[in-house]
Amino acid sequence: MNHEGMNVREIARLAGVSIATVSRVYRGVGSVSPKTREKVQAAIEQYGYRPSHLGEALANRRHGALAVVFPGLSGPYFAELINGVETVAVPRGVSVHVIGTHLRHDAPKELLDVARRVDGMAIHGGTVEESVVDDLVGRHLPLVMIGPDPHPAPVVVRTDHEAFHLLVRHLLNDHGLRKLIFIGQSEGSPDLTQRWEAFRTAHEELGLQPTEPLRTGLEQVHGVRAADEILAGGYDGAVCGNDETALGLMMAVLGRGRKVPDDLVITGVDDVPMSSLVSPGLTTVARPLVDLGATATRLLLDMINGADVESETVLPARLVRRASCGCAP
Amino acid sequence: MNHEGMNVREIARLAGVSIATVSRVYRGVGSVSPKTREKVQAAIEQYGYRPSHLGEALANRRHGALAVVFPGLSGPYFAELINGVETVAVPRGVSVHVIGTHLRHDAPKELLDVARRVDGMAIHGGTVEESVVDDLVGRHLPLVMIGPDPHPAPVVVRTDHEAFHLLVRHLLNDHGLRKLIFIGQSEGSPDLTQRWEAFRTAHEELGLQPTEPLRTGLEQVHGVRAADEILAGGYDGAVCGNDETALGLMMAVLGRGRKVPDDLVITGVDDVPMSSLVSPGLTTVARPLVDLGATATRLLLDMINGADVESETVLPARLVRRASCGCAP
DNA sequence: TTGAAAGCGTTACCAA
DNA sequence: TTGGTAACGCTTTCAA
Repeated sequence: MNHEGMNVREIARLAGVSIATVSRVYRGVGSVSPKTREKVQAAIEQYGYRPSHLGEALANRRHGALAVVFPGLSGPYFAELINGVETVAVPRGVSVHVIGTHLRHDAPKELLDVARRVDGMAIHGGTVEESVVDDLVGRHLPLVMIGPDPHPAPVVVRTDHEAFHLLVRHLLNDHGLRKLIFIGQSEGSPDLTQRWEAFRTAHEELGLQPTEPLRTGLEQVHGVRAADEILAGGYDGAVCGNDETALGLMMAVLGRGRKVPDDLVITGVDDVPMSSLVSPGLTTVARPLVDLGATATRLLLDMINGADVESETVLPARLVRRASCGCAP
Repeated sequence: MNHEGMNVREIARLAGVSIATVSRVYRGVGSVSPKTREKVQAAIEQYGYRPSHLGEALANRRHGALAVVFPGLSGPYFAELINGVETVAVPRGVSVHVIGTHLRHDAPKELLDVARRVDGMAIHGGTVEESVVDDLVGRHLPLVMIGPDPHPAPVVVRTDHEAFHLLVRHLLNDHGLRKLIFIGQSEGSPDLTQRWEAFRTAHEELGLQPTEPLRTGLEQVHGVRAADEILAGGYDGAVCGNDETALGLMMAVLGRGRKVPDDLVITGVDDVPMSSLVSPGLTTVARPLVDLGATATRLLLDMINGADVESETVLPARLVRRASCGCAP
């Protein structure tokens, strides 16, 4: 049963109809007499015919695909975003290219190449150079940024910043902490820059001087690696740029026989599934990651269909107090 | 500067040549006089022309894309595999669809749909039903399985099983542990089934009766969730199906104020980056994940190019002894 | 060295 | 209700 070479013409010949009729039957549009329809259906099923995506796409001048661009692909944060993207894209028959720029040697060039294969792109904030975004916009490729970004991107979806500010105030006011350290690389990451700004502002509002941040990546390993420096620094709290770093740090702190929150308060951002399960539970800012991915995709598909969309969409975020900040478990 | 509608014909007209010449110049093949080449280059650059991937693909009858199918996308395990895939695919100008079947409502149908858009697929063991693999093979779609799989798949890449057997023997013989528990769901995962078999065999070789396994998923959260049951069970060692589960378990055990390896020995499989960084270091079986992804992709591209390839490729794995099993750190 | 023209596998328009 | 045929944007062969 080699059905490799089956195409409309072949099926049309076998069913004794024209290719136009085969196309109509397959896609269920136009009018076809029941008898003809049945004949064609039979041939389609017998040979397992499926139209070539290539021909289809060329005729429609639409790839039926979009790209989602992230810095890396590791960890629950991206997994949840992708989850959100797929919940929207898959039911609509749109396939998704997931791109991690950290793996790419020449990301700009490769992104431009990917751009030729998709109808639109959702780009995570802080992943690509401004010139690349400009080029893409110049080509009229529908574009949505996930998270804040300094680029002149037409459409942005992000979460509310306020909850993070509340978190820092909670640590300073309610727990009376006075030597907090911010953990995360803000250079090149607008998301992290926002958080660092909130960290700074919360301190200044109380007339306090924030400590220099610890610049590091945002994966679990970076939290683990930061442990010794933080424990040696005499801090009373580590405000991590995301949950993964926080969880890595917590693991390393516990592994050294120290207590959380007694020896060190630890907080994160995102509220990934692990955060509510560990002991102590991780105090964090819950962000609707799945919704973030889904919303970005929905907007992107709307743009592709020629609709005008909001230039900024803000999703809510909220402070989640658990035991790692000293609140009762 | 709306360069949206630029196509070969347009460039050809602007450069005063035929579309064949534009194609030749763009791809650097055939013979073109320096003067003509220059003229065409200028037009290409001025308008930022890039050939439509759709036309190109249809003419070549090749998508220039492949799909990699995993159960889920979360965690370093898949990130490393994808990394390996991309190191091979990207330099060859082949783009990659990363598919996580766990997110799909109707995975078989969607996979068949993806199959229309790619030149070949690399499928992780234990992700799709036999009938889907059969269908794909019937369509003559080049296919490589990553990891062992019961399906009659033509080509498989996997890692050596022996090291895991050594690991269990090491715990039983060298550390004298007698109440080990295997953690991981072997149903539906050939990889895990292999490991459970090795666990069982290692016990039987010493005349020991293995404990019933704890059937659970393979992400960090599953390890965290398993902690209470394992600590309550009076086991002296937890042999986890992979590092992520082991790390989750370790985190939870430490979070409850217990010691590793004193109160519980913990081991994993894979040797993801975290495993060498945590304290205590995680004893595990190092598997060349990046190489696994790269090799699968290389074989897949060879198949796509019509080459005959080995039906089974086995990459080495080795026991890595760290502190979590009781070996000196 | 160059160009005209024939595919590649669809969809969609227009007649019949 | 049907079929012929012209796109869609490219590559490639064959002549010139």
